[in-house]
Amino acid sequence: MAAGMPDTAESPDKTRQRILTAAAEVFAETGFRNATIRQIVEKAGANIAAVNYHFGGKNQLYTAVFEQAMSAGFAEYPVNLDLPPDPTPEQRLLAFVRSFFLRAFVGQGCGTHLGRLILREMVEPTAELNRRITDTMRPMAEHLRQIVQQIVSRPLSDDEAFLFSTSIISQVVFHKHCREVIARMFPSRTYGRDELEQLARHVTDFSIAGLHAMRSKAIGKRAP
Amino acid sequence: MAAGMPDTAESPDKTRQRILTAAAEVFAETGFRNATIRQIVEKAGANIAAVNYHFGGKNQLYTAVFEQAMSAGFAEYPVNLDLPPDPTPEQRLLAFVRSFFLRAFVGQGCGTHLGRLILREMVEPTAELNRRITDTMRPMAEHLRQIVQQIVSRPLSDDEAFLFSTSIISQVVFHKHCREVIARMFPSRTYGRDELEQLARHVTDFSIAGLHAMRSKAIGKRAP
Amino acid sequence: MAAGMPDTAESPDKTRQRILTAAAEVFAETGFRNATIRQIVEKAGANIAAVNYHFGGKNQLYTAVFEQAMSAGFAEYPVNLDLPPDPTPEQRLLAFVRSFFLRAFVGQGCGTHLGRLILREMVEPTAELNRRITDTMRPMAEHLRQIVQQIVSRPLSDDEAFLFSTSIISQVVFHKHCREVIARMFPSRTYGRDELEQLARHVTDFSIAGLHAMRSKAIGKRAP
Amino acid sequence: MAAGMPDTAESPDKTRQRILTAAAEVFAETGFRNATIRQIVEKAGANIAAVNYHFGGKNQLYTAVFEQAMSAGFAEYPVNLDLPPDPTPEQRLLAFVRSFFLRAFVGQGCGTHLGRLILREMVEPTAELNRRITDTMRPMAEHLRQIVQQIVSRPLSDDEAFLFSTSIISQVVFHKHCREVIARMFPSRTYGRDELEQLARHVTDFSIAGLHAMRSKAIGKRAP
DNA sequence: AATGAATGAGCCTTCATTCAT
DNA sequence: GATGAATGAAGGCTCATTCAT
Repeated sequence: MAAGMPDTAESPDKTRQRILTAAAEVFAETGFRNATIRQIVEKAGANIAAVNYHFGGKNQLYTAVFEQAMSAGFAEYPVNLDLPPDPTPEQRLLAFVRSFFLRAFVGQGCGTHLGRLILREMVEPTAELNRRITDTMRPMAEHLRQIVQQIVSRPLSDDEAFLFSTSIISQVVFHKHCREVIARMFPSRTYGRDELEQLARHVTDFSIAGLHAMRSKAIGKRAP
Repeated sequence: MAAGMPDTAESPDKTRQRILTAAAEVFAETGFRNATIRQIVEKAGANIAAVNYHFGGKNQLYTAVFEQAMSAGFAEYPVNLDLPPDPTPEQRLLAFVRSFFLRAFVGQGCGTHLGRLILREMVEPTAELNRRITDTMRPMAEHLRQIVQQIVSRPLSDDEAFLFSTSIISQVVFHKHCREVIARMFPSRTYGRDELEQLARHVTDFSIAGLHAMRSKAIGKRAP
Repeated sequence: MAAGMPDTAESPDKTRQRILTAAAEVFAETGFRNATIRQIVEKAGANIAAVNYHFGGKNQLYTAVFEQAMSAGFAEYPVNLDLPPDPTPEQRLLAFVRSFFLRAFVGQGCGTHLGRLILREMVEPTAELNRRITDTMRPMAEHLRQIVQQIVSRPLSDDEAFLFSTSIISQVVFHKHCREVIARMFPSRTYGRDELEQLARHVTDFSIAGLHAMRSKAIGKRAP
Repeated sequence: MAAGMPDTAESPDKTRQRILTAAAEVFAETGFRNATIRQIVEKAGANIAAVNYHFGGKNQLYTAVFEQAMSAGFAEYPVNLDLPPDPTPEQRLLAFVRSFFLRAFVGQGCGTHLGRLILREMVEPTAELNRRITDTMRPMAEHLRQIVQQIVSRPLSDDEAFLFSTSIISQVVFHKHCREVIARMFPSRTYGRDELEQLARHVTDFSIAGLHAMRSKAIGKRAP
């Protein structure tokens, strides 16, 4: 800000941001443990000591990456994406499913990284996972439960809510989780825009049919 | 406890087998990369060189663990578990789903490890993943496709087979993949025997409803 | 000697150079395979990771040592050492032989290491040997062949050039190659400066006599 | 020897001998340090513990190999090979040189191994080298000195004897020592029977010319 | 604010040797 | 007499981190 600033004025906090961007890609691609600091700073065009300087270490860098990816992902594709006013429950479910797919697969940015980062957390949880559950997953689960309840047109027990919600959400996250297997078994699947729309449509239809069948069928409490 | 007393009575099983057992646990728990040979042999009560002697290295040990877990898991819970003669398609689907759940969640042994090992492979593929796809996943996918086709009562396009099969299989693997999240969000879920039966029943019913709804609804080919 | 006192005064030379120097000694003394990185860095007063940091690994360190020894050795004692302008062929041969002896035996530095390093390469070749043949031995062989041709005063067949050149060069390298045997059988031989001059004189005279005798005696082509 | 001997009667000490033969090849080919016991016993078709059982360890096996190769090599090609009665000094020199070449290069057996084993000892001496000097090299050096003295037709000082003898012997051993370099620079050199005869002839002629030139030229004593 | 040099712990692997059969 | 199993030391290398500038 000073008048006599050196010619580094163009990169005030650029190094920090470049590292953050590079780290998001590398962590998403190769995981926390496999990723090396050298790999990240090389991609960011920074010095090897910069990570420790700016973030304090590999762990803290990971946390920073996660938080940025989280906030950016949901900003672009909210759960009520493209919903008309006074939507039907079925429309709300489609929006939920569709926004999830788009967030996870469209573009090269934070959203697609986020899915993979969370997947990594599921396999090898760190302190981040607990934060994401509180911040994001619980609200989403509650949101989905209400949609389901509207579709089934009756109050649901916790058991039923769990079963119905997981039946739906599982069909979405599957494509992210089993990415590597699908790529090998069905190489023609590229998850382009059209394919994602088809996928969202199918998951919604399939699930609505399942839910309707459950309308009159109460599922008993499990033994404690 | 006496000094100089051989402990052979306590370790009748061969070193090779002890290493294999210990390795299955460690690999499932911490993954291939994170697991160290020292950790494994310590748990197995063997010397660090024993792994290279018996298996040739960390990689080959991993392969051996995988194969044992694979064969043991499917030996105990085959895909046609408890099927009556001349089963209906719905019965076959239930057997498929139910055996999957039991294989993945019952007991402390190979089957439960197997699920986590495969999950690890999905997040961080090694050469094993390709083998398991060829050996196991492709046959299972074909098996499931035939069941689905019987239920829908008409031939399916590749697109339809993919969508229907993934809608079903996703509901099963979800509980393994999102294990850590479910444990935190729904701690009462313990995946005991009763719960697994309920789960298998639900997934089958939900899916059959979804499939029946798709009976008359052809899904168009995707644009290339 | 005081605790906490930095010893930078004692090690003004950079770590990289200290490692290079120590490595030359260790490699010359014990050979590439036998030498350990730990041994080298201990001698250099450096950390074990410094070798990988500065050179990339044991192999590359070896290459660096070789190249430094090579260039330093020939810089100090070029093949035309102390030659007058318009030298006679006999003078050129003496310079060739004499410079070889001096390079290989005088001082404690690079030149003396170089001879032993090359000897090691002959017994247990690595990728370096091929490089040294291309870089150094082929040019020297060609140089010697021209001297020999001038002395014999007639063009030489490849066979003759091979025989005459090896008869000369062998008398020089012998003292390096059989160093350990000579030290045991003739302990008074110390290869001091005077002795090296005498040796160079003798080898040159002996060889010139041999070459002169070959002037008129063509050696037939070998059967293929 | 007993009547009731088991059916291993066919291999009374065969294992020991097979190991010895295999070890000679492996040691000559890859050197003492590089050679592994596994490599040797594999080649010999024996168990890995057999070396320690029969010889007591890798070191003792090496000694045993050396002694066998030594005695066998000189039995086949003695220094007076093919000499007529009352030979001239020149004939004796040719026999000396020629037998050396044949011993070192003809056949696949002990003699060719021996040369390489000794070369290894020169680069990295063990206790074996001292034994070979006493047993073999000193007698040969004395033998050569007498031949040289006859050719020069006058008594020689120790200095002269050393210079003349090394000038001759160096031309022979060179082809063994620099084997790897010659194979790369002159791949057409295969050291077949004809080539060895030509080589022996050349070295003898070249050396006799050198010696004759030294007839009248006394070499002064070196300063102590 | 930022960097290149340097560190030390830890990993997988190899190898000669020993042990129990 | 001979063997397969098991051992422990050591080697090269990688990596996150720290230090002095």
